[in-house]
Amino acid sequence: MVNLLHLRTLLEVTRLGSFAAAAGRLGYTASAVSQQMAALERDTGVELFHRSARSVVPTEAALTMVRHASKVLTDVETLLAAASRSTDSPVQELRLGIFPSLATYILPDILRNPRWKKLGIELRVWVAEPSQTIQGLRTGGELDLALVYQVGQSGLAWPHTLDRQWIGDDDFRVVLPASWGIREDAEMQASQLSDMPWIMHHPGTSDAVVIERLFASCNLHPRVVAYSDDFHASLEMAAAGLGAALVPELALRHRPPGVVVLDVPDIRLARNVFALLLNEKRTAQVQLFTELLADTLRGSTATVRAGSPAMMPKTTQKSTPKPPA
Amino acid sequence: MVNLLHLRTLLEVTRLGSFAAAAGRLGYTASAVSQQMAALERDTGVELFHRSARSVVPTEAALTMVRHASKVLTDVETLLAAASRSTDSPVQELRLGIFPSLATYILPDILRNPRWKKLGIELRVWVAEPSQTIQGLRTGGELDLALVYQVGQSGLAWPHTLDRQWIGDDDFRVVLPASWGIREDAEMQASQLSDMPWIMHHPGTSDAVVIERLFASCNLHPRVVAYSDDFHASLEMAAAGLGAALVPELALRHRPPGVVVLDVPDIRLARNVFALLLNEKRTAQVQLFTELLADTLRGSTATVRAGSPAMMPKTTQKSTPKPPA
DNA sequence: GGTTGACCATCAGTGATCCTTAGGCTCGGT
DNA sequence: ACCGAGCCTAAGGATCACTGATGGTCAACC
Repeated sequence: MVNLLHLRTLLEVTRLGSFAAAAGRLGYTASAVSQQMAALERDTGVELFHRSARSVVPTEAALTMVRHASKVLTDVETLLAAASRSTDSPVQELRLGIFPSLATYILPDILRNPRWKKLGIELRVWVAEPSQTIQGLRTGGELDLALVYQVGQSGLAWPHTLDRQWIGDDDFRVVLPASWGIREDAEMQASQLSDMPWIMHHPGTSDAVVIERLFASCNLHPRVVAYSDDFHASLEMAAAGLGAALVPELALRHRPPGVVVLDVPDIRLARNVFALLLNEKRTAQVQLFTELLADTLRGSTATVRAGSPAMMPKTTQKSTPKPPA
Repeated sequence: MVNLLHLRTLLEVTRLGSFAAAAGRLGYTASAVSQQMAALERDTGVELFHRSARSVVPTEAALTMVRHASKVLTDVETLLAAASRSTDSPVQELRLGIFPSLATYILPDILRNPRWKKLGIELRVWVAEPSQTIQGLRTGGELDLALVYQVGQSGLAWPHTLDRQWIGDDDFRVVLPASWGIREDAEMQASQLSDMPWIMHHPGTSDAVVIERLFASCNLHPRVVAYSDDFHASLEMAAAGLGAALVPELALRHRPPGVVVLDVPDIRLARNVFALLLNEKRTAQVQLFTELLADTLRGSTATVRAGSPAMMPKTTQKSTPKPPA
């Protein structure tokens, strides 16, 4: 019998055009995806990809299978929804750890969504940085689900008893003071930003390490005028003309007057947002919640984003294996 | 993620009303079914059954899940069909072992079915008794798929590398010479058949053993007038007035004049028809073939059958674990 | 033309999964 | 009161599925 996980992976592979990319999205290694697709071909007796050393091309059969598979998967969704609705649901309590930007700009949208009310989940929210919320997940801890982000391969570690699920990406943008007189739609090269003053993360934080590496790879050695881990503060300082800052799109939902937001192709970086959850809490309701979350985040950033698919810079583009022990 | 096998099991359980019965159908033990349903409840976070010591009652949620699940499963069916159709299918050869009644009365119907032509399977057929076709399945043998039957727990053994799949039941009926003057719709008790002459299987065959046990459990000690393992011969002899016989419904598709077919509640026995197939041959096309087979058999016997669900007599109702080593 | 980097396949190892077996429990039937 | 049908759980073993390492191929770039 076919495996639904294989079908989901198939969808992601054909959408992204590569095993490795799909693996990154789904929280697998590329090897796992390769094996899953091989298994799917074996189970169905259909050749799904023409493989070459550098890429895979879905066959005609794969594309028709994709169409059916997405129908099957949405049917399973509605099955879960219908089943959990038809039971006199005992209002599961969910203790959620969440980092500030998500709590500020996404969570309220979720709570307003009619889909939310049908879930019958009673939320307990704890807003904190990922490193802290992960602590709360340790077995017997005070959390069931933690929404965390990771920039690049930064040393975020979690127990491998947790299930990781990709929620979305939150791209960093370059924010300049409007007073510098640079147009919003200007085509900017990294080199042109070389001598500007920058507002940076506190040195030593894992984000700072990744950003420094990114800057170094562009031969950019910024002059630092401020250290701030709080994006609201960074934004306001930028608006006041202090310096440039790298701010994730989510935080730009509240955009003070006096700033210009640029898209600098050389400086592409994203916070990868994940849900970590205790295995025993992985019920259908929680599953539906994380999907609602992913949809909301996608819908939210889609309105802001230029349109091109979010790619991480080269240094962080490796597939992301599950637990850094 | 939900498991499709669990959904299929759920369907069977609600259809039959019992874990044990579903286990028998699906080729599992009752324990396996219990664990599968527990897993399904865990995965979906929905209580599916009210359990008591002697039975399970599906909840409301289970019933709605059943409705969705059957849709999902048929969607998967069409997915497989569509995918294998859209490929330029290289006409898989299937070497099929099949026992006589099935080859006589069911296989022709399949070959005439439009669904058959779409499968793109090239058949090689070998008609023989189960004990022989199973030999042909031994690894490196000359068969890919064997359709076999088993009466009760009779000592049919197959290598456990084979996949077993339940195809359907073929109920035995009591056949009497019309010359005995008994009406077709007569309500018959086993005791009334006690002193009649019977046409029986050759002693020593596994079928004979089961039938003797069944008769013994009804306190029936038949006088044997003929030994025959060939149902056509038995039928013709019965038509000629020689004696009563126990004949499976399939063989009754060719019903000679001069016989009366009875339904005797005490003497309920069925040949359980299974497909055994080499694991590596379990492609989607073969899967679809066995399903076509099951449908054809079901449709065929449904026209004959009285309507009540086919139950095996008590001595043979145990769940059937997979490999008798 | 060699080097580098991206990507896929394969293999060995390991942890998780899933089934069988065995045993225990609770009911209804005799 | 006993037996048996049917459910559950625990333990053990086979199989599955993922990770991590290795190797191969191709494109791009000096």
